[in-house]
Amino acid sequence: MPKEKKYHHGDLKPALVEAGIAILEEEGLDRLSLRAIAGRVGVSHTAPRNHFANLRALLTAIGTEGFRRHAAAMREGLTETSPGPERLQAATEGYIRFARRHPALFELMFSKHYCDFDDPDLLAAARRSYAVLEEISRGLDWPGAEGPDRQLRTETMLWSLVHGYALLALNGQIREGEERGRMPWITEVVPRFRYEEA
Amino acid sequence: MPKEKKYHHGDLKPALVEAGIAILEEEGLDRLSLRAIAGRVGVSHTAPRNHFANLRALLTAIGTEGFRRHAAAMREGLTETSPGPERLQAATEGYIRFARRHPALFELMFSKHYCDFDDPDLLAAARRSYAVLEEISRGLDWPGAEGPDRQLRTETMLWSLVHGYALLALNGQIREGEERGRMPWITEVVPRFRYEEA
DNA sequence: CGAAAATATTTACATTGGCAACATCAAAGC
DNA sequence: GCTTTGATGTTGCCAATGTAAATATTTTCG
Repeated sequence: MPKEKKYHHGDLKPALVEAGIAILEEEGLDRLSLRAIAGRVGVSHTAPRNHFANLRALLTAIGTEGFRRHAAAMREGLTETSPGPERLQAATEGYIRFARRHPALFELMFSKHYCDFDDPDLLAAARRSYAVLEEISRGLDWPGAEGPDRQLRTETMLWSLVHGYALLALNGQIREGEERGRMPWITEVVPRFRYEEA
Repeated sequence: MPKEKKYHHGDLKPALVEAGIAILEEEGLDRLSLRAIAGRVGVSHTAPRNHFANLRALLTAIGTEGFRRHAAAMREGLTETSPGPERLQAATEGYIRFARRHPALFELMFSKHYCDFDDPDLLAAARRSYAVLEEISRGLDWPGAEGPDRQLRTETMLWSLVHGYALLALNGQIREGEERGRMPWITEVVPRFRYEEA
């Protein structure tokens, strides 16, 4: 039986990140603690200290992995879609879908309360996630698409819109059950913006 | 001297809320604790229990007061402004201004991690805040202003946009110093939407 | 006045993150 | 092969936190 209990774990660092994400999925952000993560992996609560300076560093690593999956979720269905409105819809849907399916992880990712945005790895992962929005906002036409900072303004508009919707939905202000009734889903808002004739 | 130390505070409940807000302003959300709030008022850390069932209830009361001020900030400069684009700008500017000036309180208000949105008082205050956005979104013209759910969709768009921008700015993704440079301020985005000819 | 309710304190306890000292293992040198 | 050294993990401890129970003080009111 390969399930011997060894003194050394062997691959603790990524295991802690995985355990943290698992707790977020199963129990939520409130239940995420250093001791809970360590306990889930089967080590003492001080073992993570050999790989992460403190809890914040571990949470930042969890957030980094979150951004990787977040970017992947947005790119899902984006690769095979030809340029145009469908790409916009696919990416924004991916953004919201990720937030809905992994609410605790999403909340952790975007809160400086948990994540250290000065961390180079986190920053790189977050930028790669932002790059998707940047990409699809290219050529997007809307009332503010004019002037010198057009591209930047368009990115900001799109990011704010999607991010705001996701967070409001997460906090219960926009309930999932009501979204088709009282509250319109994001896909009924975003696609109103059209791309220019290329 | 009227500064006698009495056994009974006399008006502890609102004093706790004020103390909590003061800590948020001066020290931030991380330093907000039941004991810190009680200590600031000058009572033992169990005294709040006579007025609030637990910490969450106290934080909810703080959030409620936050929403009242939030609505007031949006209405600032709105009263004397005639209907039209200036109203849109005044309200959204108030939204962002409040978030920037009171970042910790704002974060607390919109996180279910701290506030209980089932609380009737909080809900009422939050709705009154939302009502301002609802009001100014009436008659707003934009690419999605068509179809049966037009008003609702417009509210959602505007709320998501402003709220998303505020949160991204708070988390450092949009830095205040750069806002006029790399990142456009919200007032350069929102006013692109025009009102219909009435 | 005196009882009851409201309000505040003291003491205790479980959880949490962090630290220091020690234990165990694995890999590198001799 | 043996030892030494560094990496990795554990135990015991501490301060801070929120909650609870028992007690003390003040106010209210019959």
